[in-house]
Amino acid sequence: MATDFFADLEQRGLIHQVSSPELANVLRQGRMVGYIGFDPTADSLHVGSLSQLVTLQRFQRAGHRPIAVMGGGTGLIGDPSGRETERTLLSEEQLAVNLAGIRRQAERFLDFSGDGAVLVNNADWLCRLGLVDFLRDIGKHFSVNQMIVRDSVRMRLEEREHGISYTEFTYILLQAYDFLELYDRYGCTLQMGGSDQWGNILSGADLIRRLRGVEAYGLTTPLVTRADGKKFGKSEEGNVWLDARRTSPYQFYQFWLNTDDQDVVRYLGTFTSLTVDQIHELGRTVTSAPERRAAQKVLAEEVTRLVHGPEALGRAQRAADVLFSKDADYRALSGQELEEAFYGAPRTALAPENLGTPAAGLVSLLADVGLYPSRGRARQDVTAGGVSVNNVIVRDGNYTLSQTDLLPGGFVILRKGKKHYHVLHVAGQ
RNA sequence: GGGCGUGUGUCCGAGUGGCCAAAGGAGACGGGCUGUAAACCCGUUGGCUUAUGCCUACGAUGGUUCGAAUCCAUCCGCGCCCA
Repeated sequence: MATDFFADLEQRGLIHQVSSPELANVLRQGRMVGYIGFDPTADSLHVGSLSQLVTLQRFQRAGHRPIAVMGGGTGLIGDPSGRETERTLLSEEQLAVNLAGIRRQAERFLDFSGDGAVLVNNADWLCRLGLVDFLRDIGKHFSVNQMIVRDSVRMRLEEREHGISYTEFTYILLQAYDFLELYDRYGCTLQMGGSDQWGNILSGADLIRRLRGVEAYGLTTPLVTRADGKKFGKSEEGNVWLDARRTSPYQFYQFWLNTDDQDVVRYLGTFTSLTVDQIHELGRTVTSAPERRAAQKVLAEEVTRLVHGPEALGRAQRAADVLFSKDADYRALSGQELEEAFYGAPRTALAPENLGTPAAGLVSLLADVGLYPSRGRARQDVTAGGVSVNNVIVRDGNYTLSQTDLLPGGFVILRKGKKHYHVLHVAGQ
């Protein structure tokens, strides 16, 4: 079902800038090859990169050929865009680990079979470049006068404190060269990316035009923002990652479920495959019945399924159902569901022989485990009904944990207030 | 180098000899309300085996006093003015 890629993005409000109005027609005329670059700064992408991954997916579904470029070579340099300080350079070993992790994730979104999607590492060509050749063939086409006017460079030049190294200054040439190389290898004539990439993208398109006499295009999508001005992609625990080992599917689901009313419609357009009509429909429920959070639920469902698959989604939903129901009975959950639901919560091992002894006294444990800074505070809250064990409020300041407090999997869930959890795990259960 | 001023609990800030673990505010935490929201309301907020108890704390050290965050001396940090 080949859709009109450009029109689709436009309807969803996902087009920020386009290098030429011609692009819409070119895209309609036939199969195009386009790429997006990803920074291998960690062994997993986080939700900040998700919109780009989805963009590539839409591109492929619309009948085009997507290339995901891993910045293995540029990752050794670092993009100065949007950064105030010089990047710390990655080691080559770390880079290899990161690339492997990201590759696995990209495979969930794109079909690499046949002459479908392609995933390449720009280190393959960048690392082979000879400095003299590069300066003569590529460097000549870049005007330093133009480069220093760039926001990304200018800001760093004006700030005496941080400055910009020659290495980072050169970054833009390398990204332009990537585009050229992809054109030569795959006939790639479109580069997409976040709006912060606009300058880099245009430089590449220019280079292709000059050296190959071919029109290449650029398209940027708006940065994903939050209505409250905070940075998108952070939860209280920190970055929200696509890797289940870093952010459990349950936490991932919760992240999306907690989307602000003001953002949810936009996010549906950005991250899901729902049609514009379906999204409008959900948008109406946000105003008519905000408490149902129907839009948030669909968003969380769609994105979690996309990233973690239907089974993990099921577990996340089931855990959420139990955990947020009135008088939730944690005993109704399996060990694995508990594990995922409390994945990000700090955890402490408890020796089985301590159960029932003073070493398992609730007030002491609360302090020892770090949930409270002191026993005095812990006792205050316990007595005031602010602490629960396995979701049952315990007011007894002398309460001691015993065998009967263990949940499936040997877990005991301590909770302070509404949202501060600590998991005790008794080994061998 | 000289003069004046200042240094308080997580932060801001009151306190000028006992009634001071120290007003008030912010933040944080707990409770209520609620949509696993925002706003709002109430409570708590140095530590300890919860105690009419002990310990530690008002830049540091030493002193005056029955008693000091408060008075004195020296030192250290910070600010402003003069040179």
